[in-house]
Amino acid sequence: MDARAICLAVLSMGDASGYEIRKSLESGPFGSFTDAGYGSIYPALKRLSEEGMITGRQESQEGRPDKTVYSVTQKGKLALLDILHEAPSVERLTSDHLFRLFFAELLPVRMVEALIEERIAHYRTKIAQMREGRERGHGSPGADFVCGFGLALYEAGAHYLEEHKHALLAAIAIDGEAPPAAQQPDSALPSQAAE
Amino acid sequence: MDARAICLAVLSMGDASGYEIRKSLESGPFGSFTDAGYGSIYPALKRLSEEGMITGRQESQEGRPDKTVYSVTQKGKLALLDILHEAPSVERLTSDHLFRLFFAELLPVRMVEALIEERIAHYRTKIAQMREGRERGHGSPGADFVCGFGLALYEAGAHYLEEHKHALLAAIAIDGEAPPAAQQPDSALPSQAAE
DNA sequence: TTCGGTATATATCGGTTCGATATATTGCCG
DNA sequence: CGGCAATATATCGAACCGATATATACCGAA
Repeated sequence: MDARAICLAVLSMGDASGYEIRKSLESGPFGSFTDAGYGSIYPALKRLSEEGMITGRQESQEGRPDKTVYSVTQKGKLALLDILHEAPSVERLTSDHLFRLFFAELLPVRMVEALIEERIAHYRTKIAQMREGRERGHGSPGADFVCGFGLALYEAGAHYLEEHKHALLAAIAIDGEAPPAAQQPDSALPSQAAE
Repeated sequence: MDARAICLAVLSMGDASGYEIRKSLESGPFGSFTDAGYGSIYPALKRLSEEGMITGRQESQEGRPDKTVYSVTQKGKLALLDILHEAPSVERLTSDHLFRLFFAELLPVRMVEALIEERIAHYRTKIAQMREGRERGHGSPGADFVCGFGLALYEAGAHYLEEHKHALLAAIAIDGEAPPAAQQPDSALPSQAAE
């Protein structure tokens, strides 16, 4: 799933400019499980256009600079179908928050608390937005399914953080008084286990 | 959180070779929320070594090729602490599965079913592994917290998929008989809404 | 003995992406 | 007028991905 696939997917749901594609990734239904920045979107749009998978037209607007709005061609729709039929290969989560929470005992308690609160707030905001969007009307079966899935995960995440926050803070408040001792995972380093 | 931070983090929990770092990301506690391939790990180790944050020593093994095992230096530990104190910036999920499920009505029912089953199996396997690892002994408070968080999310994900699978399959079996009509998200493309 | 496959172990490469930055247009406000 | 924000497009260097390459060691089959 590269930037071209992402652009095709967004455009398959309606015409858009490069800027709008980016905006829809930031706050639309796609953004939860994919992302692409301007640095990828614009070259991708250029290539898709050269390959005849999308066509662009210039549009003037009142009070705003002109924009190029892209439509997906029949060729582009077929290409998107091909992509969807390929075996999925990428499942990846990158989380700076979890990375820091993993080493919570090395951080000040106040900071760990802030990290958790921040994440709870983020989830709760997301949940409210998605709930609102769902009430306004439903999308396709697939979009609904994925939205429901996202809601379920956000709910579970928020709930876990709310329920276990105090236990972690209590544990590191005690641990924080001991010298920082790096704990060793049990099976991640087989050569260590062999020693 | 770049490859250098990841290597420092893994090494802070015990000495390891480049290969072992990669293996620990594939199946250790870190791999759920971060990742790095050989293409990033080896250049990062080289740089960290040049910067005096890690030291490498050659080790011979029986029945296996020699390896270079890296240890983190005091300088490296301080650098990791600095990194942990920086504000978190990256939270990203990329999921080929969800991307395809979003367009479920464009895909054959059998394929959608397989995608979902595959994901359920993956979650259930992960859950079992993590449960097993937890029984064997506990890690640091932070590691336990993050592990519990991961478990909660996997459980929620598996449960949602199991509970809603049939509804989606039923919906697209009906929809699959209509001409594929791209549905338009309601608020993702403000310029469309304006038209 | 040789070959193919697998595991361990390290390294590299071209294409892609990220994140930041730059530029341009338009409007608003002090 | 200048600064700021929003819209809109484009670019750039550093970093990364995914594939590939190479090397060592072992095992089993032909």
